[in-house]
Amino acid sequence: MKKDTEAASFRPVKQNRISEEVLSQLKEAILAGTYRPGGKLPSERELCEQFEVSRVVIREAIRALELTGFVQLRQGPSGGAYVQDLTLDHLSNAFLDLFLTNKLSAPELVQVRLHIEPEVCRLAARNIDAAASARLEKAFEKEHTDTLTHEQWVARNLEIHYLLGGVCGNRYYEAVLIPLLDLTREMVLVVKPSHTVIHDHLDHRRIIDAVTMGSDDASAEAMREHISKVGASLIDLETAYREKRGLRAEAETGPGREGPQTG
Amino acid sequence: MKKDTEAASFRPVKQNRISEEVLSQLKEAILAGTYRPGGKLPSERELCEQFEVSRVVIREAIRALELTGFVQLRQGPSGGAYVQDLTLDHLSNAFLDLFLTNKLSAPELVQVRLHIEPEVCRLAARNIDAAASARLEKAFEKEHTDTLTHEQWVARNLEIHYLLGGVCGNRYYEAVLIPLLDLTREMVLVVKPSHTVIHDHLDHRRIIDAVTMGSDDASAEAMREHISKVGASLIDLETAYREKRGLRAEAETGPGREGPQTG
DNA sequence: ATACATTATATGTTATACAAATATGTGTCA
DNA sequence: TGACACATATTTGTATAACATATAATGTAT
Repeated sequence: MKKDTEAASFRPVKQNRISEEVLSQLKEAILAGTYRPGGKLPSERELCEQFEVSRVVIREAIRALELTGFVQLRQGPSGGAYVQDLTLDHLSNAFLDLFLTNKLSAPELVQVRLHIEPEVCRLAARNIDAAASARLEKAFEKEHTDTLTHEQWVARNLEIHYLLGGVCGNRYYEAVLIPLLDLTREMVLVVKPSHTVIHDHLDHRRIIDAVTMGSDDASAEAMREHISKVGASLIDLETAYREKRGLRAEAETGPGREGPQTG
Repeated sequence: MKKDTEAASFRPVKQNRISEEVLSQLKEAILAGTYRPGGKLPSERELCEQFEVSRVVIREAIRALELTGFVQLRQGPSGGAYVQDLTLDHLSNAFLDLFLTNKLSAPELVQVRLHIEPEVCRLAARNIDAAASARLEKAFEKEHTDTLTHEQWVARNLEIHYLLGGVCGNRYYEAVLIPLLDLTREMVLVVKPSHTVIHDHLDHRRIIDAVTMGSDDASAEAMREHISKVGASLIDLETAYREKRGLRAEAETGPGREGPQTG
């Protein structure tokens, strides 16, 4: 959203940093397929010569590519900036940051989960096949296995939800869902509420059955009820979480505000 | 999602980069409220002394903070790393990257818009007040004003959608919606289809009326029909867009795949 | 008072050197 | 032959010092 000034169609001429220019060119090269996932960029020294800039600038650009998930850096001979396939997981950090700075709240998360996940589940039911069904079943079995750590327990009990995100066949949904689940996991992980509070295995059983049978309405409804139960507990965790993390107590406008000023 | 190895609860001991450690500490300080939005971090030189590391390391950490939206860098006296409030807009770049690398497709976008926006609209109807209503009305009037540039035209015709995202009162929805709209805008901006293809002012009129009246069901339905119409055109833009941008033609698994390997 | 040059202070960039990680080859020993 | 230790070369990671550039604040002349 830009300022909607009435006059003059000139563009601001802001002097870009050199590293931005380099970053832009490197990124364009990756997008164009000059460098593909699995391959690697030229070494920093080579890039220095090609761009005719200092190594600091090159490094800054490459670091930016690393932070956005385009490359992975490795040291040593046959090291370098290896081009990677972007993954949906990278988004979670951004959402976590928003949550930590009180730009998102638990009730908002739950409200969205309550609306998204049933739909994801519905699509999953329409899209299910034998292999996916087997993965769900396997994950469900693991839920009952003894777990060594709390972390493991949490991970296993959310696995079904992650899997459904993949099965639904819409990667935008998955991209939206993963941060939701990661945030949920983060809260449960830090607060460590008693296990029984959060979870009811029968819910998962019912969901998997409905999805596997391909009955979309039933799947959506099963998920809706599940989130509906779990949601309340999740909301309760928020204050405990923020305290444990020692975040600054915020006087935010909160979820009831009226959106950004746009003119 | 981590690997679920059965044995050994040891943690990988990966030697973190110094800049990561610095980044982590600076970020924690911001989250804790030591440095607040509007204020600024110590100068690079000062941080060098405090952390007892070189300026290169400090810069890398600060640049990372800049890229994630935590600070804004300014030059000159009274320059420095000014702490900023995180905004939801930062996410759009990440989603755009995913789209450019064929990790997201137009049909997926549309499918999500078709599900999300009616719900956003419903919540907006429940949450509407005089001020918000006025903003919507003002934006609608501007749609009919003569526009100088194509860019301006596109921006004005999407403004309603952005505004509703703010009005709905759930920032997670807004965070999900903004990238959707930005992607839509990007495609229309690059391909420059004839104006009439994309838009029908009557739809917007109907939406605003319903929202202003506070009738949630009607709002949702109006929006659903609107997206339903526009969606088809949007999907048609995708190939033209990717060609114009000169992106590498991809042999991706596509939206019909079965999610990432997790088992 | 206004316009303009000066200055001080921050980031932005360059150059060079060295530290640390690590694949690859080399040699030694069984 | 095979396995293991070891040197080696290559690439990123970090340190240091210097200079370039942007810019708020200050001073100066008209």
